[in-house]
Amino acid sequence: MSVDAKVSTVESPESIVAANKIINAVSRGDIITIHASCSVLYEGRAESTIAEGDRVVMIKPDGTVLVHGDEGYQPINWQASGSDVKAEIDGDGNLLIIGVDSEYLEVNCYAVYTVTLFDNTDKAELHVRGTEAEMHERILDDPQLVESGFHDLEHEKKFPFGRVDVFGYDSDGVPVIVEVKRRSANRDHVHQLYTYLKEYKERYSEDVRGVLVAPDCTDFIAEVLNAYDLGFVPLDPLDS
Amino acid sequence: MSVDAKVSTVESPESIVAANKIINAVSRGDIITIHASCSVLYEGRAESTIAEGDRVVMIKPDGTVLVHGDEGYQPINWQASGSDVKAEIDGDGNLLIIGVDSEYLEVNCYAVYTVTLFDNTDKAELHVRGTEAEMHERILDDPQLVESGFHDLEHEKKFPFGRVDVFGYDSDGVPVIVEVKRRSANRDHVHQLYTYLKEYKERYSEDVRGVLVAPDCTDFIAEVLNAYDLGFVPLDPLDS
DNA sequence: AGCTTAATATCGGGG
DNA sequence: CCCCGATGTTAAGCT
Repeated sequence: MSVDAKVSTVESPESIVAANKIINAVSRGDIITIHASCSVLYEGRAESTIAEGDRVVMIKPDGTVLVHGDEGYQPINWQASGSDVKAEIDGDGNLLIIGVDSEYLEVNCYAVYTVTLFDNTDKAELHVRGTEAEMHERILDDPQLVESGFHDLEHEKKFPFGRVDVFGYDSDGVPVIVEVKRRSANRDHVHQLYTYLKEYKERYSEDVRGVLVAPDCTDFIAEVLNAYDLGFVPLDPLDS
Repeated sequence: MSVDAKVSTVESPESIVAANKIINAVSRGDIITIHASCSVLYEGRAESTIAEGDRVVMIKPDGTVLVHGDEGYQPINWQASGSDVKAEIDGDGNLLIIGVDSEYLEVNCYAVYTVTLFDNTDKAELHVRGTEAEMHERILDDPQLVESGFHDLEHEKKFPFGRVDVFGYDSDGVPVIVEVKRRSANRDHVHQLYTYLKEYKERYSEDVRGVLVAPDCTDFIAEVLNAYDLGFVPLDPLDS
């Protein structure tokens, strides 16, 4: 394999070889992937330890360090981007991977199975559809989605009590506060909308209606909405 | 390298070789790490696409699929645990990694640089210190942390208006609602506590005090707390 | 720098 | 299964 290939892997390297490879790769800005048996120590906003086990360690050029186990979306431990990543050999001859910032992460490798260096290029941008921002846009483009006659919309209108997703007036000229959620409506959402209405009425001594827009809501939440005299409009984030 | 080693890596495999290795490794329950140039399609709660780029793909035995770029804690795309992971060859001879559950994730690999199979064992448990649960325990062990004379504590006491972190009585026998946060106090926390007090007074026609426990709070939040006549007790999640 | 809000949030616990 | 709340939440946008 040529020296300047995109990816180079060493299997079962000596600690000192692994450390040198990592140090060089960090300075080059590679993504580094390490398969190892390691324990992990974290000290920062909280503290954590985990004893030895087989894990995958990933070091990114922005200083992110991830330690992944065999389960779940979340890493067991991590260091946020911006950290200074070092590789050392400790007194027992083990490879230490250390990420230092305002917090401290130490990965103590008792056995290194592989070290892979990835001279990657990624210029592509992620495009996501079905966000709450997109739901806002759709309502602003077509106010009838909320209700017939809804007009004079304002987006992210600031009030002393908070920022309202969409503010406007119904066909009778009554102000309407619209709260948009991309997930199923829950009690917090209802509470947030109710609080807005209450504060609005207190401050402006004017009647106002509230509408919650979300993909769906349970029967229980529907009752709560009803009890508070709030409207609900189903809107699927992905319909368009 | 022996056949039953913990880790086996192939560099620049043909698509069909990569697919077969992945299929076998999935059935064995390995952690699979793939370095590749790929595009990604996601369809589920939202939809997303990202064009070709160099990324690290990780497949876990619980059905988690992660696609990591060169920046940040978060994967570019992922599939939650529980998905059915398949590897196929498409019409162009590219390796497709597909995770199917209620959602759909497709990783289209235009070039596969490495495939690493990790027959891992990890029996260790993560121990975390400095959580909110730990702060609760410390208060229950030593009520004086909140204030002198605080007594008859109840943990996670349920009320019609919500679950109170710690409920008890002050030295004068007045009920006290304690809300605990492991992060700096903010307006939401104050609002939550204030709402509890209000509901409590309305329902039980009895005076009640509120104390917010958090590592710190800004001057602004201190003013808000003061305006609502709420107490504040600084408590560092990591002091003990 | 601080604050606010969204996120394909994830994850765990309780009813 | 739904609901609720914590997370070392992370991340983006705005003041």
